[in-house]
This record gives sequence, structure tokens and C-alpha cells, in this order.
Amino acid sequence: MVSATFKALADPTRRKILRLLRERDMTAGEIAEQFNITKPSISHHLNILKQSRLVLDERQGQYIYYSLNMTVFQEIMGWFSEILERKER
Amino acid sequence: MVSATFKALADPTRRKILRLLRERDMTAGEIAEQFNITKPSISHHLNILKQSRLVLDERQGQYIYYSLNMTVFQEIMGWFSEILERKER
DNA sequence: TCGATATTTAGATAAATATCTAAATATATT
DNA sequence: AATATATTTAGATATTTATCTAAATATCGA
Repeated sequence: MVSATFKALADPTRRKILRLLRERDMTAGEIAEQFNITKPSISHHLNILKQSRLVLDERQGQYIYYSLNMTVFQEIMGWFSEILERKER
Repeated sequence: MVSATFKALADPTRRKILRLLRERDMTAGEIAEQFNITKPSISHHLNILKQSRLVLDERQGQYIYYSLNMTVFQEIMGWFSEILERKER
């Protein structure tokens, strides 16, 4: 769970995708345009982000829109808080 | 920078090391005792944590003590905050 | 239904990485 | 100085992963 999330965050392409999505929801194609890598590769990254629940997907006709899933970000923030809290004592 | 940190955090063994160190500073050997992997492997993980500045090391005689470096944790928390802030608008 | 567009899936490959054993380095003790 | 202990470095190997091309699937519009 947390492991999948951190692995997903470990790749710079995937982190850039997340930063794009914080501006607005985007289709897989719109996301792919922002990179110099092929659409299948982006699709692979989106799948990893999806499986770690960092992003959500919703089909609208031909398009699949991707958006950030805030819930998981907060979980991870929680993981960090634990470390920090304990240490400040 | 942030890339090295996330890569370091992506491994469960390294995350367990960090959780151990939030309790108290420990030597490389003490850390290794907590795992079923060899000392050289732990040394490798400690090196990755060190290079990403998540931990600090300090030799005391024969021993090398490892401790958490809070600074970097806060940097990463900052990365998450950026994402969350922007999205909440 | 057919052709066009959007996206994913499958399969291959090269690079990265976690692990091991053996050897090297650093420090302490006698 | 010689030995023991703590840790790292070097080199090898198996697994994981990011990427590509080609093919498959899904939806839309004529």
C-alpha cells in the first residue's frame, strides 16, 4: 500500500504527471503531449499511478480523464508525520 | 534531489530503517540485526539513505552511528504541500 | 457499419537495483 | 605489531522496471 505509493512517486515522469494534474484534470493524450515518450509508456505510468490510487480515471466518450486523488496524498503525509512527531520528543 | 529522496523511500527495507531511527540513533550493526539480510546489503541501503540525506552518519570509534536528518523530511513534506495547496483552490 | 481517433495491452529489450560472497579498510585491544 | 571487531567496497547475479513497436480494444461520427 504505502510501498506501492512510494514506488509510484519514485519516478520523475510520474511526479511530473502529478504536478500537471494539480492544475487541471487531463486526458491520457493531453498528458502524453507534455513528454517526449510514447503514449504506451505514458499509459504504463498512468496505470502505476492508478494502482497506487494517486490518480483516478474516468472515461468520457473516447477520452479517459485523469485526476489527482487527494486521499492518498494525505495518507503519505501521515506516514511522514509519524516519523517527524516521534523524533521531536 | 527530490528524485533521490523518493527513490530512497521507495524501498521497504530503507523505510524500516527510517522507522527504527526515529526511536533512537543506531550503529550499522544494530540496524543490520533487525533484518534477515547481510551487512553489506544494509550498508548499501544506508549509503542510499545517506546520499539522499535522509540519514546522517557519524563515526564513534569502531562504530558508525546513523540518525535521521529531519531537514529532508521537511523538504519532502513541502513537495506534498505544494500539490495539496494548489488542488484545494 | 466503417473509418478515424484515443487509449491500452502484449511482448521484447536495455538499464537499474537489491542481494550475495569475498576482500578491503578503519579502529580498538592486548 | 598482531588480532579482533565494525563497516564498507568490489564484483557477480537475478529481478525489476522504463521504454519501445506492433497489435488490440473502445468510442465516435459519417
